[in-house]
Amino acid sequence: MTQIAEVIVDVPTMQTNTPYSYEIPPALVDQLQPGMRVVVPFGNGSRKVQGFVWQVKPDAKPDPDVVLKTIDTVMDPAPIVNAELMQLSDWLAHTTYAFTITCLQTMLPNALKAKYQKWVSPTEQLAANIRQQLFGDQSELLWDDSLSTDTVKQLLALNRQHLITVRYEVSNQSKVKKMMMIKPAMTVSELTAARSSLRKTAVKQATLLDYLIDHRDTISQPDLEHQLKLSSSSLKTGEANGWLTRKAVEVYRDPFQTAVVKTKPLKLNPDQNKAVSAICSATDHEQSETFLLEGVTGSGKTEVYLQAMANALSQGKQALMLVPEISLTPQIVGRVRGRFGKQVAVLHSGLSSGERFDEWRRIQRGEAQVVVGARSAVFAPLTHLGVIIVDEEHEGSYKQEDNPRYHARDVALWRGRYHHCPVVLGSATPSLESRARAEKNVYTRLLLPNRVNHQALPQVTIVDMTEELRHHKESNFSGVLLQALQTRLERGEQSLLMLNRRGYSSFVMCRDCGFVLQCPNCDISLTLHMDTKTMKCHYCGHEEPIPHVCPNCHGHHIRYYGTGTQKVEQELTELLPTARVIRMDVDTTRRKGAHERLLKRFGDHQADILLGTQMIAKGLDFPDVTLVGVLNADTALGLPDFRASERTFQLLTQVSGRAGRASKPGQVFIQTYNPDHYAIQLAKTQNYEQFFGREMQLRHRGNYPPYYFAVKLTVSDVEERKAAEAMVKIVRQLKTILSPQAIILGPTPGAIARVNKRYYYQLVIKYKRESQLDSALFKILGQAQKQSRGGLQIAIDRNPMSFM
DNA sequence: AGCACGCCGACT
DNA sequence: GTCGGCGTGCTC
Repeated sequence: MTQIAEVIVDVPTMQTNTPYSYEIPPALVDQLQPGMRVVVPFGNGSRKVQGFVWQVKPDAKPDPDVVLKTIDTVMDPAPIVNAELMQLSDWLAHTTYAFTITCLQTMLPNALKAKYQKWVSPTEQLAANIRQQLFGDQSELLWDDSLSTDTVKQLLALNRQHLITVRYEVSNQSKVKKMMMIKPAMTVSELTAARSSLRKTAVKQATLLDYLIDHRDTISQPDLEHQLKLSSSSLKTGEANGWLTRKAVEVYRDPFQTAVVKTKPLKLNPDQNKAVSAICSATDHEQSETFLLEGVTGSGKTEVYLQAMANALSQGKQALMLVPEISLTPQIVGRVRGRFGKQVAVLHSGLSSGERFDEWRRIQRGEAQVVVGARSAVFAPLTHLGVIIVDEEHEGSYKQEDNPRYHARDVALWRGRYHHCPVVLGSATPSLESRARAEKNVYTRLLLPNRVNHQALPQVTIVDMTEELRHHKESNFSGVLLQALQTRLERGEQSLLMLNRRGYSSFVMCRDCGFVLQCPNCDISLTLHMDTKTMKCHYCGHEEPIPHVCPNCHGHHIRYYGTGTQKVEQELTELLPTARVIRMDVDTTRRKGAHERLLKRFGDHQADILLGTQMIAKGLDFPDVTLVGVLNADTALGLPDFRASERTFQLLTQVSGRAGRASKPGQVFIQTYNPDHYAIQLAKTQNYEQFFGREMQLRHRGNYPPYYFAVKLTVSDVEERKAAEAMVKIVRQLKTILSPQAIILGPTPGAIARVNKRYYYQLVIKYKRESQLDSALFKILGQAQKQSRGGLQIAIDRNPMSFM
């Protein structure tokens, strides 16, 4: 009996965002399963695209109107997307307004994305001279972007005349790493005989034979070459002579560079104990309960995670732990690996695509029982989840900023429900959304109020910089902070200095006419980068030399303003010439592994001061750091965003926790121009509860989340008028379906009106219940697709992290 | 997305 | 008269 396969094709458009039916060729009947990738013909030409089998069903009653095409080939021997993840991709597509195909691809490692190639070959009828000109001696020509427009024109014409044929190739990007394994193929006596019949000059072969005589087990070719200082040719000779066999074996790329020390579970304090047993009980009873684990820095949250995970493993289940990308330092991974060893797979952006693919395959094959990773690790194909941990659940990096715009925490909760397992959201400063749900008993609140060693919280001093400015010359360092740094230097202790970069950068301005160098593509000032001696745009990457003469008035009084980490570093070396400083920012951590190397150097006491941006606030645990300085606490406060206070409070609380984690007491200085702001005052005492109460009042008054839901809609176009017009139309359309209770903010031009030559307009809808909103937004997306040829782009972000 | 079809301006 | 420019519509 013939079968039909419903296939989601790799054509990310609104119109094709639906399964297409294909006939299953006889050879594949009863072989093909949902979740396998296939190659299918799609469209007018004979173009081939990749697709995912969505459903297999018997050919019930064929619709005479549509003639089905037949599936070309299968790309996988077994499904690469399991039933759970298929369901999840469907849910994701609906909740994030994304295409199903985009969701499927997001869940898989990049190595599994299709690679498309178009090949042309001559027919018999093609004139010999043209054939020679186009193809030379080759039988096929790759048709890609590298061809000249003239050649493309010529090919198109020839194709119309059927003088050439086009072949579409769909292939895997994935590469399975293979390694040659060497094994002796002769007995010792045979090898000894071969050894004695060698010519005297065959030194290399003699060493090889000696080795084979002494070592009878398998060894990898690179290892052997290294050990015996041989080249591969000697081994090939050995193979030809029948001394040994070489066999290519599939191996995993190993992303772990360092070995870890095995650790044992630590003794828990009563609070930790309570938390662990609550989570374990949910795992044991297969309850999809959500826990909000609230614990100040140093209260031992990680140990709670580890023991909850160990319990899941002991039940024959698996554990997934998400951590924010930025804190995915060897410190955290090391602790998990120290406890669970080889069962751990790691997924984060620092891996190469091959390493990522290999870790993913280990999980897929059930060879890893524990997965630690950043945002996208939430899609790890674990099949028997016993517990899911979301560490630092308030972190903004859990939200993906492009399609599908999902929040890893939401996906984690969905998977928890699917697997009937607990989800643990951990934080010292929970997001207001989560804390509010705990208040309503949607989540179970678990508290770790004490630091494990009963250390006192660091002593926090707020430094009023307006006051400082009056007494001293303009500087990034207040007198008290400088004094404290000096003391640490004398005592041989370490300090962390954080520069809050959000909404802040250094730029150049002409002192005579006030001219500020702008990006030609974006409406934003260029940022000064001393290391490359250039001015860069942080939005589009535009780069140009630093001007010495004002381009506007041709004056010579060009001056640097603002504070970049480089400038602070410079001032620091002038003020404290003996201090050894490590600077950590986007510039110094761009190269792979640079982040880890810098932290290791600091951990090894090769520096006194670690100066950095937000990235130093999280997950660091250096016992000799006794001073933390925040140079500019309030740059984020000035931003017109409802989460500005929350972010500031979280950041300050977190960075303060970095001081004095061991036996030595810590001290924190927060420099600010808003010393009385509640976010800063409450961060000083680490009073999360009071902050929560205060902030919730403000959110309630302003009709902000978590009291209201929000959707952000962004429209962009190279022509400002088109973007504005499209937005006006959208607003009109939305107003007809929205209830009077919904609140529309905007439309407003984007915070940076123009980015990369495109103009942005945006709109935020705040609402409580709008039954028609979803369908209206999908309709808007569909309409926008038609205009997308004109360059119009539209993005819909449900539950945006910011309104900017 | 990418391919074909279809309708208008500048060439042999 | 055609060649080829790109605006439109569709893809099982």
